[in-house]
Amino acid sequence: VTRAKRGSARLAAGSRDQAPTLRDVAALAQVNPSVVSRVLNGDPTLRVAVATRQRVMDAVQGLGYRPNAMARGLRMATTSAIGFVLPEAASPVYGPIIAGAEARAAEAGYVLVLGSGTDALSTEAAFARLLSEGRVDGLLVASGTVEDELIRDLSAGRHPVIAVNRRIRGTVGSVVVDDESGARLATEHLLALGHRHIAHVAGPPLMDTTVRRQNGFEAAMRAAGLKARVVAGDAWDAPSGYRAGEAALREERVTAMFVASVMPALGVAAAARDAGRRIPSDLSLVCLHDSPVAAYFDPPLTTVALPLEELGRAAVDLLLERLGGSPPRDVMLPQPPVLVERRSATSPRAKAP
Amino acid sequence: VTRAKRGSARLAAGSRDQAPTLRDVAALAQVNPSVVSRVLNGDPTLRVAVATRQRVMDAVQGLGYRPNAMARGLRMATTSAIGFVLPEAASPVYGPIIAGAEARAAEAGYVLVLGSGTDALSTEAAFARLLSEGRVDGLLVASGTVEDELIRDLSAGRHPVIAVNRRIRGTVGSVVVDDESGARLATEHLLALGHRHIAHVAGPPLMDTTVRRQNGFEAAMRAAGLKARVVAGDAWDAPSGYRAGEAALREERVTAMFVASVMPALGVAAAARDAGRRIPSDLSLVCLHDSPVAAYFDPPLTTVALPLEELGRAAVDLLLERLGGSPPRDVMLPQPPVLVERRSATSPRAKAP
DNA sequence: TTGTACGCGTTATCAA
DNA sequence: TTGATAACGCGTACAA
Repeated sequence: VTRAKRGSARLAAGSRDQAPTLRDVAALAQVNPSVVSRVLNGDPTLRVAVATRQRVMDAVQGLGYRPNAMARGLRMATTSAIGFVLPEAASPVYGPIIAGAEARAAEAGYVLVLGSGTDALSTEAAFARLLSEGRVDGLLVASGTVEDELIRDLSAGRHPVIAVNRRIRGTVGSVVVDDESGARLATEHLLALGHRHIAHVAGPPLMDTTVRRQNGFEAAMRAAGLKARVVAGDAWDAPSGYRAGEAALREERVTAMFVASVMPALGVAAAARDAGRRIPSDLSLVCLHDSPVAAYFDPPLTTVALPLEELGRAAVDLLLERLGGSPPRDVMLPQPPVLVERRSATSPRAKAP
Repeated sequence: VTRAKRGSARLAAGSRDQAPTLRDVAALAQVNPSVVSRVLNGDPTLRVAVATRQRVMDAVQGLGYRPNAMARGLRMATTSAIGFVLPEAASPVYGPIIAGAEARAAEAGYVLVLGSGTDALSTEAAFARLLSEGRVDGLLVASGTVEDELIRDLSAGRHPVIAVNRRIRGTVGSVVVDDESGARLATEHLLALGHRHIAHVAGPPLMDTTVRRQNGFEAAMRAAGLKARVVAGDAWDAPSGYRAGEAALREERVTAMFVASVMPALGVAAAARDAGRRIPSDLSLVCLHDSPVAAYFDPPLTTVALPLEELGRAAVDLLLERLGGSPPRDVMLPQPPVLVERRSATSPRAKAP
């Protein structure tokens, strides 16, 4: 049961049932464990003989030693893990954000711990576990439905929290893309095509992204001296878009719609279809967020692409910054939204080819 | 929530912004830390006075104590974390699998650590980190591109590994859905509609799911005494489907296609469009994997739904089983594939309404 | 140039 | 009924 016994047994048999530890490496290299540790961590105050260093490195190689994350986490009070809480991983919007965050985290030597939850309750539970059990050094929150209040509370705690794609008043750091400019760009495209009766199928009321996109839409319409018609959705999925699209279509004169996201846009397209309106000849459509789903839709959807992968990367960067001791700040990504012209939006008088 | 209270309650050597520890609870309840631990973990050998137990629980409540995952992990040599390695989180196929796995893991008191990677190299790196650093108790591998050999090696190590949606020869546990029956069901639907010249747009050659789906397709065609035409894709995305669809369309007499997954199906539809073939009047389409994207496509896609969320849950269950000491086994989910009839497949002579 | 000793927060075992 | 103590694997002052 003693340490020595286990160690020698391992050396003798080369048994693999336990991961090699610092002590195993030290024994093999015939040095003290602390030397191994300092060699591995590049301790600058360590003056070690070249031969000794070599023996250590050889032993590390030979045993395939990797420092244990739990032990290190306990000692350093740091986990090298970042929590990411989001409503659903499956969506074409969150996918790129996750990918960007994951990539940046990996570069920085962190792992991403995913905490998703379908309802607000389980999402909240996901928070509690990740943070209070000390499983992560900080948290990225991309869930739009969690109360601002709760996030502020979390942020006031021991670990930094970054709001992803939403702004929160108070001292919580946040990263967003320029939704407002994106919305304006989309609307201006419709205006430039000659549309005058444009409706906006928005997201759920009061959500931050909903508001910012609606602002952009209304600003563009106001600048053109036009009346802005807005129909709120109740979710960010296709069925919600379908319902909102149906409602918006009751307004006879609407010739174009700007939809707040890509999945609702599919719903709007379906609603138009079912109402006997063809796209783009009877109804032009532009939506926010580019994705393969939009590109391969029939007709291919004209969209405004936002830098989502960069959003994920920037969120991790900001969290790392806070972990380094910097005060929270709110950043908006500098990359401008870009219009991706395809075939769902055309001039109101033009008919399909 | 109870920060002020906790701060003042913390008696001895404690910086204020540290999480409360077992010792803090013990001090407040005026018992030994080991008693707190045993009360919390329901040690059956512990006979404790009711009043004492109450004091402990009150202290836990008051301090908002949560056991530290790192310390516990170190002591127990267990992390309550499961790694999930996959190619991309964004796809409509992996989304439900992740959701199912996440839900089941949460139920069992585990957290999911996501390790995704775009190329095989970074995926491999994700393995190495998660496993060898002892960050997870076991691994779920859903990445189709990782070498069987590598997975077998991993599985031979200290932590169990489960292959998700792919079978691997040897002693690795695996969970799959019945892709073959699904493919057969889809093909039989096309046959029942009266199609005789049916092509299969498959996945990348040699991948396990590709083979199983192709088997189902070929079995159905063989049973009908028909020649099976197969065009391999080179990925599971829409562009790959487009290219394969183009190739398949060169065969003039093909009146229907069975596509191995939903994103490639969008590509096939686009290829048909660009070739002047209308769906379903000129070409019927059925694909594997139901998803909102298929439901809201134009035309709505007839699909065969596979129990993907269940796949995620079952994968976690199987891993838990192995963690409990059971030998590896290969399971196929019992839920049968179900045909979701929509409007992309119709009788070859019928024209669009 | 290298070794010693201690503690991070937790649980298991034994002692009282 | 409860308390004391020894690890788990690692990093780091400090001693040699």
